[in-house]
Amino acid sequence: MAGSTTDGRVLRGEETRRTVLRRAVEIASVEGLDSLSIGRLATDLGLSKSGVFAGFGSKEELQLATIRAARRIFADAVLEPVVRDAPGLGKVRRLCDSWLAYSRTRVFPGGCFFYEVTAEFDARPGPLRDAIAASWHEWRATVLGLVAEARTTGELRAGADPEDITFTLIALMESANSQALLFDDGTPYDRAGRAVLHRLRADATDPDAPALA
Amino acid sequence: MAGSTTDGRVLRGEETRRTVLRRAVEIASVEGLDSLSIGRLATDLGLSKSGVFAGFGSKEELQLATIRAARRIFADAVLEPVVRDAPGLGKVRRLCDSWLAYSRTRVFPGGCFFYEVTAEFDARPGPLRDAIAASWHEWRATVLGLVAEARTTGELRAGADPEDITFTLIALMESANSQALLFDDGTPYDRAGRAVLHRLRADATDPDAPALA
DNA sequence: GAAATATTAGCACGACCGTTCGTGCTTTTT
DNA sequence: AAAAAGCACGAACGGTCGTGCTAATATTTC
Repeated sequence: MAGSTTDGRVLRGEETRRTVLRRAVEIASVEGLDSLSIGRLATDLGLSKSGVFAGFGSKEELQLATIRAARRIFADAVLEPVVRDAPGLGKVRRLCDSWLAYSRTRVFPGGCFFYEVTAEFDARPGPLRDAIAASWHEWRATVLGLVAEARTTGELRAGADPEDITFTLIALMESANSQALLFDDGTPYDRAGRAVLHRLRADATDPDAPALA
Repeated sequence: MAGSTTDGRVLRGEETRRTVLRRAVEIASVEGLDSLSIGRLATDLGLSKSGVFAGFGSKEELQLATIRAARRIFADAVLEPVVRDAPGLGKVRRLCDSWLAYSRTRVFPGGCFFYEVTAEFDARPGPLRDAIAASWHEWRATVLGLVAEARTTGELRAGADPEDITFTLIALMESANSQALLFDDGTPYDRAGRAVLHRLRADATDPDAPALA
């Protein structure tokens, strides 16, 4: 009987943890994980500093939890809309479109959360970099899986390298995010969309396939 | 008469300013411009905090001076080796190679300085973002100029869009920098090099030109 | 009801931040 | 030789940071 029933105390704790993390991903996507401050979160949310601190135990744990929260939000926004699509180049293309929409509609107010924190920690070893690298690895594997799937369906030319294609697609998306933010201008998203199609067509067995129209 | 002779006082001041900035670009390329702290610079260099502060007047001015110093280093490392080359697609390709070498050899210890600070400030309006955006604008115009040159020499196909090509090339380079740093692995540079050639060949009038071998 | 447990609040700490001020030292100008 | 200019110094300011400690407040279990 113990434990199975909902405990209102821990339930309340998890609720405030969620509240804190919701604000934390917003701040971190704009100013980075280093700019996350426990005192500021507490002030913003009307909580006490020690209360926020107690919910995570340390600043680093708060930062790690923020990364985990961002992963969930990312998966919901980018992956979920396309996971049930039929495999092939069309699915790859729709995934890229989904990603560009995720950046353009500012699911995170600072654009792509992972672009921000990667630049922040890619040259600083430690648990945060490891967590970010793991997130990237998973995302890259997802894209690569879809591209490889398109090869098994015969839509990719013989010489096409799925890894190089994956690298290129991710580069185009990430760069669109960066330029659009920096110049406060949406045209990089259009350029990225065209460049994605350009690359997929170049490596497709049928460049005029309707999925690439 | 006044002013024309060398003033040993201001000369010494400029020397320490250079010393400070040399260290500042290193720190900022790894940890960002926000992590630049006057006290830390002073300790690292054996100077007094107030001395470092006096040399720049404010932290923001120090950050702006750091960006200017990084621009000079970037131009020396990336542009200078190719500026005197003959125009054409080969020059575009060599510029990309020069950039990849600039990242791979860690001219800045944290990889591309501008990748780091762009992610840090692209969603935060202010003088720093403006200075970074101006740097980007200049760099993009440089690449675009070279690509456009390749069109006047007849090396680019009729339908090729120099702006889209420029966007793609920069995306590939920047992404190679990011991935190589995050995973401590050089293969992204190889992927980027291949992808650059892939795109240039796709838009070249002669994909088998020796410059693209 | 009382006891046990988990979340939150209040407060103080040492460290570092950017900045200001007054002062000494060296070099240029008169 | 005297005066002015410019750089670097040490000390101190108010403020924010992360992090402990203790008390108060809910909620559950007996």
